[in-house]
Order: sequence, then C-alpha cells, then structure tokens
Amino acid sequence: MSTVRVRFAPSPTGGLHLGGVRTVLYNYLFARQHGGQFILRIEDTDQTRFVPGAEQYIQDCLAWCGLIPDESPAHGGNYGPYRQSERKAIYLPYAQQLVAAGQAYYAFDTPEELEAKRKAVPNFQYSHATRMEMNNSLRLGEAVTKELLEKNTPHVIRIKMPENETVTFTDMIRGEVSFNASQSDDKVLLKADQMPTYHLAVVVDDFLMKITHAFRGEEWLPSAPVHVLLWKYLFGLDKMPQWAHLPLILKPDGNGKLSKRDGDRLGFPVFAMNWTDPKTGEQTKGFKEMGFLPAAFTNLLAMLGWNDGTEQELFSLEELVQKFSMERVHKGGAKFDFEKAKWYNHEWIKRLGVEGMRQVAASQLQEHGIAAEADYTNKVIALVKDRCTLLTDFWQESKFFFETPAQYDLPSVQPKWNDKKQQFFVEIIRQFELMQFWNATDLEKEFKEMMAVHELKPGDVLLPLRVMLVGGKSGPAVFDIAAVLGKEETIARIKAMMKLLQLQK
RNA sequence: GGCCCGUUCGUCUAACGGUUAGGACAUCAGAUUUUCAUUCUGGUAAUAGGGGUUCGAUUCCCCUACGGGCUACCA
Repeated sequence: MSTVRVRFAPSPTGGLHLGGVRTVLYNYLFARQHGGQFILRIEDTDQTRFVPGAEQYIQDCLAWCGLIPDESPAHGGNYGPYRQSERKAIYLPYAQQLVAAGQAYYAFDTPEELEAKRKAVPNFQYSHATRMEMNNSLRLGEAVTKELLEKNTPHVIRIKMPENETVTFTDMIRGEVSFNASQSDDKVLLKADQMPTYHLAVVVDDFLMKITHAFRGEEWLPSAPVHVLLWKYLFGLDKMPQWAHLPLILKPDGNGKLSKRDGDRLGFPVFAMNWTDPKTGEQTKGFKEMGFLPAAFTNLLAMLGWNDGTEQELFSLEELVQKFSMERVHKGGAKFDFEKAKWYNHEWIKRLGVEGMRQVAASQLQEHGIAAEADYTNKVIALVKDRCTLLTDFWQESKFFFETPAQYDLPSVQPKWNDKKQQFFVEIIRQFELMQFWNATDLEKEFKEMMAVHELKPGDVLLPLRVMLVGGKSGPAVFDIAAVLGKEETIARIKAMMKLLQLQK
C-alpha cells in the first residue's frame, strides 16, 4: 500500500471560504491519520481571475488553523512546482497524446462563435450531437487541421466524450456513482493560451504528485466522469485516486450554497481571515478577527457534515485526527448556523487557561492605550474569560478594570437612594480603609456585617455598589471585582459616585 | 430544460430492520447568581408524501414532491 497523499487545490481568486477550510481540514485529518502527506497546490491556470495576494492569504489561513501542508509553493517538496502556472509546459504533451489516440481533438471555434452558437441554440452543448457542425479537427479533416495548426490558428483541445459509455466510480462518501458519458459535453482540456483547464490539470497533477485520495466539494461531481475518463486514457484506472465528494455548506436561511454575500447580509464571517480585495479595496471579515479560536473553528467545521457516532461534540484537532473517518461524512449539505458556531467558540474559550487568553487580552488593552501589569491582567482574565463568547468580547467585559467608568447607570440607583444608604456607604468607606487584608471573602464579610448594623438588605446596597465599581449592572461577582480593583481604587470609585448622587439631589 | 446528488425536531445530527426516535444549538419555563453572563433542572419540537418488500421500515426498493449542484477557453 502506497503512502497516503492528499491535496487541497484552491485557485487564488479571493478569500478562503468556510467550505474551503473544511475541505482542507478533512484532507489534513485524513493525511495525519494515515501517516501520509498533505499537499497544497495552487490552481492558478486562469490568468484573468488571478488575484495578487490571494495565495499568501490562503497560506496564512492554513497557518492560523494549524493545518500546515507538508508540501506547497512555500514549503517546497519533491513533486513541485506546486503552482500550476509554473507547470504550464507539462500539460501539452498529455493533451497531444489524447489527440493522437483519438480521445481528444483540436477545436478552432472562436469564443465569439461559441457565444453566438449558444445564443442561437438554446441549451447548446459541444458534444457528440453537435461536434460535427463545428470547426474542429474531427470535421475539418487531417489536412485542413494541419494547415490551420501550422498557421498558428488559435485553438483549444477538447476531450471527445464517448457516445455510449457508462462511467462508474466509487465515491468514498456516496458509494457507486454512474454517469452516461455522452451527457457531458466535450470539455476544453487545453486552452488557447496553452494553459490546461482544471479538468486536465487535476488529473495530470494528481498523477504526477502521486495523490492517492482526492477530496473536493460536491459541485465537482458532475464533471467527475470527465476526470475518470482522463485517468483511464492517460494513466490507467488502477492509478486513479479514491474520490470523495464532500457535501456543500449551505446558507442558514433559505437554500443554496453559502456565499460571502450571505455573511454580509446576516452579519457573520464566511472567510477564515479578514480579506481585502486588492482591486475594489472591499474588506470582508474573517473568523479570526471576529474573535474565534482556531481550535473552535476547526472543531465546528469538522462537525458540519461529520460526527463520530457518539454524543461528543467538542474535539481537539488531535482527537479529530484519531477519530475522523470519511465513511461517516454525510451526503447531504449542512446549513451553517452562526449561533452554534459561537457556542463552540465559547466552549473553547472556557477550556482555555488564563495563559491562552494573555495574548488576546494584551493586544486588546494595547488597542485601547492601556498599560497594565501582567499580574493584574491575569487576575482580570481569570474573572472575565468565561464570560466571553468571542475573544473580542474581552475588552467590553473587562474595561472597567482598567479605566474608571465613563458613565454610571444612575437611574437604577438614584430613585431609591436615601440618607440611610448614604450613611452606610460613608461608614463602609471608613471600614474598608481600615481593612488589613483585601480579598473578596473578607470584603464580603465586612460588607454584610455593616449591612446588618444598618438594618439594610443586600438588595438595597449591593446593586449600588456594583454600579459604583462597574458603571452598569453587569459583570462578575461584586466582591471579586473590588478585590481585583484594590483598596484605593474601590474606595475612590465609591466616593466618586456618591458625589454624583449628592449633586443630583 | 437535461444530467447528477440529496431529504430525521427551526438548525447540526444519532439510531446492526425491532428505541417511549436520542443528543446539541436555538427557544420557552423554573432554580442559582439579589445584576448580567455562566451553571443546573424541566418543557415544546422531527422521520416530506404515496406505494411496495418484511412478522416488523427512519433504516431496503420504486414513484411523486421538494431542495441543491452542474450544464464556460472559471475553478
């Protein structure tokens, strides 16, 4: 049994989509599980769609997810180059071989002619039914073809799809799939610029790169017979990789493939990382910048179309490597649910140690121009971490630890404020000042004793205290907050708001 | 239109042909936290329809419906 080799083969045309990352993930898991290699191959055969920076961006996304290829344009390898544009010369001989064998032919029809034809004939297909009406070597004959070729007439090479042949192959997810070869049209294999189309390039490169298993989105299923035929003609079916056509990731509402537009429309990311279109300057949010943990991202992606058969939902990448199996991948597409995605992230944040949150916290503090002691920040993280669904929630959840509240929720305190409470806080300040140990337990004890003395109920003074310290009604336990804030700051904040309350009177 | 693929709670999904059709997200109710979030407890909620095969069908087969994908010198 040869070494497992799989590849992810994106074209560098823009942001990396959820579905793309999931394909990467499944490839990666499969490779690791079988001790094989995972290859990144850039399919940049269409110059017109090439977007500068997109390739680097893809590499960055994979790196962020922790799905590092073993071979790629950046990493090199023994089967390079890994950019199809740099392999251009490789494909022509294979196409010519097919022509020589009568399995493909030259076609001289110009794009304009084809367009006109498609306009004139509804549902026009360049196939066995129509190919003898077109300008190709099949109709023109050898002599004319030779002449045209010698005159450098622009031409493409098309596969000649057989008329009466059923193409059958076994898909790892779907089982046996059959197509009538004549249903497919005579796909272009080599374009006029001598670049291969996807159809020729995948087959040739998968062979040359010794790919053993080929995973791709379901949208490729209809063209699979072309690829199977090409394998048969060129290299032999016994060498063909095992195919798996992955189900699509669908939009949450309605139906259809999830697209970037859906994300914009519904307010969630679709790309792994922020992407800026170099042409339009248009920016698209990514999961990374939105505050997702890579572990959560890969986890949630893995579960979109796969499960291990148990009720477990939280899997680390290592666990996925162990447990993943292509046989348990679904056939049907899955609607993407951002709420569930956030749940995964929250779970992963909760699993994260204070250590893991440090970087995130530091950069958010820096963003807001705050310089805080590491020790202090750690205490805050410990208190606030589990309250964050997204990493980016950190600042919102913790800012009152780093700056005095800009505003106080007076309306929820003021109406019930009275001299009795005023007196209580005057004395609690004095009491706090005297305290030797400053920790949540002692603070709470002192506070409650004082409450008893003043015959106040917790409800009377706990909320005011919270508003004094936080500015609003949310946050962790009040005495925990006071403990972290420290004696000086706590007292200062109590005084500050009492002053405000006085002024209102 | 043609070809192909698919269909279990609103969503992601589980269920060797035998289960009170299970879990999770969301949602609702209650408890805890005298706040908010977390957490806990409980509830609502599904096998698209019709035919077969079978003692027995969510599961196998056929038809219908619905949904999706593809139908470029794009991938």
